[in-house]
Amino acid sequence: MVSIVSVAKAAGVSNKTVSRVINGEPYVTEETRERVEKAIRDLGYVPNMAARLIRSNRSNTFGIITDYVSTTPYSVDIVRGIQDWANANGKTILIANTGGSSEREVEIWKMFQSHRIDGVLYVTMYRRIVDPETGDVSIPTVMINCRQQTRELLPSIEPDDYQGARDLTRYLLERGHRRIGYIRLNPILLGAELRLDAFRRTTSEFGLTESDLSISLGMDGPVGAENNYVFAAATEMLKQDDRPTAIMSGNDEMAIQIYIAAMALGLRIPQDVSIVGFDDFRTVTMALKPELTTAALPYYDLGRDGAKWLNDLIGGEKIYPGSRVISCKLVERSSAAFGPRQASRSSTA
Amino acid sequence: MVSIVSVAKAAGVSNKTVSRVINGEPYVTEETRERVEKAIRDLGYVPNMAARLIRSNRSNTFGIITDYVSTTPYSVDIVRGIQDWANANGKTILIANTGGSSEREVEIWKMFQSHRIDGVLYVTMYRRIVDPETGDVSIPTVMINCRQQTRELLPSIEPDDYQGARDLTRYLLERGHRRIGYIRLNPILLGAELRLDAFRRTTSEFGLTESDLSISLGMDGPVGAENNYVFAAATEMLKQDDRPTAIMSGNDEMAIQIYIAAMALGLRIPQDVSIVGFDDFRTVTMALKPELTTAALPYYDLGRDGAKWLNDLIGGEKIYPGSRVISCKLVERSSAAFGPRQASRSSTA
DNA sequence: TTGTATGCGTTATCAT
DNA sequence: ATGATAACGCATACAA
Repeated sequence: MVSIVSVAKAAGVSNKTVSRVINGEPYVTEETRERVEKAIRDLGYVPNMAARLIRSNRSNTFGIITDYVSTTPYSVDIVRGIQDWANANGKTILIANTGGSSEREVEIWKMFQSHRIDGVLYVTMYRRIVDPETGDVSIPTVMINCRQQTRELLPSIEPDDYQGARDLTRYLLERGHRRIGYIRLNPILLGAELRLDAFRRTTSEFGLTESDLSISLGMDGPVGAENNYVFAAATEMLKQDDRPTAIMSGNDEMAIQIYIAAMALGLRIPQDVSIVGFDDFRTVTMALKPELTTAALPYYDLGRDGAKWLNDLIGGEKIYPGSRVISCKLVERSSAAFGPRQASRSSTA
Repeated sequence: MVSIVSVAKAAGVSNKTVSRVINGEPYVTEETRERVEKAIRDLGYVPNMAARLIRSNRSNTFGIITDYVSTTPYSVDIVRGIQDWANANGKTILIANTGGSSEREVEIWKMFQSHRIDGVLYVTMYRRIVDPETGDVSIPTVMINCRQQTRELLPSIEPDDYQGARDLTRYLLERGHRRIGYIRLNPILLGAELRLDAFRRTTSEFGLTESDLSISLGMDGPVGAENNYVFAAATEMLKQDDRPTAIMSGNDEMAIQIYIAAMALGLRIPQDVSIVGFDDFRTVTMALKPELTTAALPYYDLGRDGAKWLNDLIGGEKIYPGSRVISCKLVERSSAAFGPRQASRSSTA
């Protein structure tokens, strides 16, 4: 491999001068600079990061550690957000996944340490509570889409499920719906409770009572092998005489089954039932006809902001508190319409 | 940071002996080995990869370079396959994505080279033809889910779309279907032609003629912003008097719209129409009711085998030819039933 | 403006 | 079986 010395020889200068050119330091004549640059090109020289790191003790590398439950493919946008930020800021990304094994997780932390990683982004594919098994290594870390039980040891950045569900509920309410169904997400997901809670509170603020609501469990059981009650629950819900005029789905995927249930009963969407989802999993939201109104999980932003935050942390900034939340944007498409009685309140927030 | 020398001092041996222990080399007494290991634990020593690389010139690192069109979230399983293999074999993974920019791609190759990466896995999220913009760097490379136009310069490993579509077609044929519809994938995807081709040939082998087939374009246009004709095409197809008794969908996502179209026309699945997909994108295949029979794209295997192959390549093996293909497994669920006239041939392959 | 010497943490070589 | 020492490619301090 061609090193800095060979370049120096070829250009007829010392290695230090080559170093200066590479790092854009001052005090190099334009002429020598050009000679060195030519030598670099001619020899195809590329600096050796490892050698650089060994001196400067700064790897300019972030590690990503994920659990990769293969069933949530869409949250890879988190990783994309991280990578884009890294790319724009000259950082390198090392990636590893635990596959759920905590032994492997310990190994990964060790591996990261042996690469002298500057910081770690700990990301989960589902929003959940976790306690990183760092072994005894300590590296600046930001948690993305998750947080610790023992609160705020590590900074975390998460989507605002509550706000997203609240906006969605208001959206329905403002369109005059007064009987609303809700099909619940798997309770083991952190978002489940938050979303349901937002639904309950918001409907109640608008004066709806428990009897105006129709709430069913859509799924439960372990992630990746859950029991699926969505179709049955939706069918049940929509068969009632005083059926809801709108249904909120725990997420977009579950909305597929609600669509099918509604259609099987001869109901039109959105004329007879309005349906809204959650996540903005575009593969689903765009495939459904009519396209699904939903709240977008800010995955990309989570990744990008997380990387930025980690960088600040590494830089020694301590300004931030322990936990941050990013809002979910309501994406209006055409699966929800005005309810049977026209809006009794103002129509837009 | 604690180095090999401090460990050596603590254990009262030379640095070389510590090195021997770390690397599991022979010629160390059990006793000294234990003493060294204790020192390592006590001091929390972790080897510095950068320093190791600088001597041995082996980074034990693979780079993954992807285009990350955010619309195909499921092919991340390729990356998972790579990572799992890497994890099991002590390799580290560096990851970067081009975002479609070829300038960035050149930078990435440079970056990889400066990290003295052992090999590169070039993966695309859609199966397609690409020519890697390596600049002038040359590192052992395996292409995954794609291949070059200028054929076989680089080894490649791809899913067998043809075989998958052939199996699916046979499956329908063997169940007695003699009028079959096909809704085509976006023609710019490499799989599109292959799948359609398999469909055409296989039906023809079974004696069907062009008039028994009903073929429509489902989508076209650029990836991520395509025109979507699926719903309309399916509706059109199923409204005919001599409508097909089975429809093959270009992929699973498109099947959602076919389901909805069928149900809107009051058709039951699979009693009135059988439907099969392609990809086994589980978010969709499991959400659809009845669950979708499909052919599984072997993403995980693609990644794992690709990594293994790359490793062989790096090890100097030249045994393999330029291109490999991995078969797509038919996943039988409940969206396809026997056609109107019972099977005229044997019922299982 | 440029060069020399030294050190980083590891492995390799050659002794012992 | 173990150790002393060089060497890897680069940056840093300091000298010229």
